[in-house]
Amino acid sequence: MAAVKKSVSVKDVARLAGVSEQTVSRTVHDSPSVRPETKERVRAAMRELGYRPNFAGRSLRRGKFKTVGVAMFNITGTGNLDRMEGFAAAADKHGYAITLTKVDGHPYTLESASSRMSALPVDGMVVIMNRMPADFGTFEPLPGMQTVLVTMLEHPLCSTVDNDQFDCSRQVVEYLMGRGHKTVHFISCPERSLSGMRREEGWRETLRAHGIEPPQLVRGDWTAQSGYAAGQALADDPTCTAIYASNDAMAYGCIRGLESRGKRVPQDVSVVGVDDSLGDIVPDRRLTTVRFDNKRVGMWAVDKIAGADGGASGVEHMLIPGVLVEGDTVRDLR
Amino acid sequence: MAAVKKSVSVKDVARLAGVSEQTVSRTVHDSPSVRPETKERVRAAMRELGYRPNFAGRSLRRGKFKTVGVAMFNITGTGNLDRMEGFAAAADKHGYAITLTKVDGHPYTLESASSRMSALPVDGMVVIMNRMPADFGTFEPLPGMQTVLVTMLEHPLCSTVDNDQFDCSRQVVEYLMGRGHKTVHFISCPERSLSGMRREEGWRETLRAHGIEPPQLVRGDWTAQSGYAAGQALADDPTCTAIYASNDAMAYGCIRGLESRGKRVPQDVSVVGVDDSLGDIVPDRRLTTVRFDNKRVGMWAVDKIAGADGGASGVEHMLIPGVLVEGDTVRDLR
DNA sequence: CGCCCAAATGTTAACGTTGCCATTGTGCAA
DNA sequence: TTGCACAATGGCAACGTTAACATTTGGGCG
Repeated sequence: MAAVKKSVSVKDVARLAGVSEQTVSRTVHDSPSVRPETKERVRAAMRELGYRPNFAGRSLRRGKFKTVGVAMFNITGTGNLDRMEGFAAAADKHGYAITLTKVDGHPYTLESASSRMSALPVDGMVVIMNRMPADFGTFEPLPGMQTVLVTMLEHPLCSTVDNDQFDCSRQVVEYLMGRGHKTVHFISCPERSLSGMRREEGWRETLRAHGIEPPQLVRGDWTAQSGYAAGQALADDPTCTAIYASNDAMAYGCIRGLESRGKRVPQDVSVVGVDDSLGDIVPDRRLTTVRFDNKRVGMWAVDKIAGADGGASGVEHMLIPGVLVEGDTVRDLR
Repeated sequence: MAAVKKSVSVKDVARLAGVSEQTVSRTVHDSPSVRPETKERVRAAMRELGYRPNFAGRSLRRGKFKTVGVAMFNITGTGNLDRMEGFAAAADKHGYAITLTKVDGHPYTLESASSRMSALPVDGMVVIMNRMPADFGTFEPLPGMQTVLVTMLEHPLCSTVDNDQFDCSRQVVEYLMGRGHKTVHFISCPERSLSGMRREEGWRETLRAHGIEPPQLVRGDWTAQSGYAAGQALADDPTCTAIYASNDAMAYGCIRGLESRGKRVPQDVSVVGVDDSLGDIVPDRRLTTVRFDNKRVGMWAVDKIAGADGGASGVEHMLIPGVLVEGDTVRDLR
């Protein structure tokens, strides 16, 4: 076997190019105070030896890692892929990398995510909150570790960012009422979902703002089956001309449930979902739904950390509105 | 504002605990050659100062980062979330972290992914290949950087792992023929998809192994719409009692297309998909499909790198079979 | 011709950690 | 009592990089 190749350092390059280590370093950073011909000689040496700057040495010297940590309690979850796309895009823009960590939620605390991250080479961290951590109120970010939470709740010490669930419901209700519907029925989600409850509030309060008492909601569990049952239940309600479901799976289930009772969508009943998750899966329908920009949520989080870099930037709270996408499941009654 | 807190180093802890830096280090690593009471004193000092071992110093000293890099050309893609779950789980198991990088595919080469990674604090890398990189044949992994490719193709210098697409088709065809179907029709995907083409081969060759000439396939484009069209087209073919679609969206589209022509599923025609991606979206059907274990794929890749640790482990190629999940869209003709 | 300035390059030290080897202390056998 | 093994701890150096400062060189100008 050939000689075991130790990693190539500036020293090796310097020796080969016949310059000092500092000149090599300056060349790496393309400093203007190195003569072009010297630079070229150094670059040639780097190429010949296959020099790669050592991350550890550099970070040790600089005290910065140019890396943002992302802590997730659950990796699988609606929109996480888009959020990651956003993390990666924003990191790329700033010359940062992303370090991903799964935190097992026992206990489900910000503290456990934080201490997990503290051992990693990161300058700041993003925590994706799926539900309410036990220490949400009391948590303090590690000193020097800028922390951004992906949640709709506001935190006194950490910046937060998420989709605007309240506004989502407002948009849907306004949209339906703008098309002549007198009220909007709602298929909710389990009560433990933060974002789901916020959607429910938005629905309720927007109706009330129109002087309408919200009808009895039908509680679902995110699945199409529960939407199906809800659709069947609502099919017999003559006041029900418009249904807003907490996600697309329930919306689609609801449509099928309505159809199973002889109701046509949108002729008899209009249905709107949330998430734009059906995509190409349903062939004969284009569901009217709300599309969230999770990529933008991810970008915002990483921008906040990488963009601040040295300068400590203040705590901010950001809610990013979704966009209502018109399909063919809503009838205009006007 | 309070004094700006420099990071706490072993030196600070050593001073406070009245021991040497080395003893602190030994305490961190729980070496047996430190007296329990000394350890406790050191630990108390660490707690008081909030000491966190510095990653850069440690990595510099050790020459290892305990981190695996994951390079993706496209982050959004079927199964990526599950794969990441696998990456994270395996990394966790070995005490490793995951560093995620999006490589913009211009050019779409392994070399560009590799050089991107070389600047990052990683000991090895995983590349998720979506299509054929231009330099697949000639690529050489960076020295000292164990490289695993997520692809079904074999590579002479890099280990590879992916779902077994051929076996997937074999399972489906065997399953349908085992239930008395005389042949299996196929809805394919666009020709540029590696995995899709492999599914097609599996379908074709398994039929031939049964002495059956594969019928004309219907080319789809992954969308339910194309499945719908395919279903309508196949509805008039009297020899068609079983259809195998390259993904679930097309399978579901196909079912709706068949129904639109008065065919019932599964009474008249059986339909099988691939991917188990419909999940809870379709309320009144449980599609028979093949579920891939993408988490296991991700775990295998990271295990290969983190598990080898020091010892160079050889190049391996792994194909992980999927599992056929029975739903209610297949009729037993026997 | 000497002086000063600027450009180009070199030298040193430090970032935090830990492997190696040296030193000190303690108990036990010869 | 001496010698020796072993347990516990300390000192030192090095990992690769780069900021800060030091030095050299060459050129312009009085």
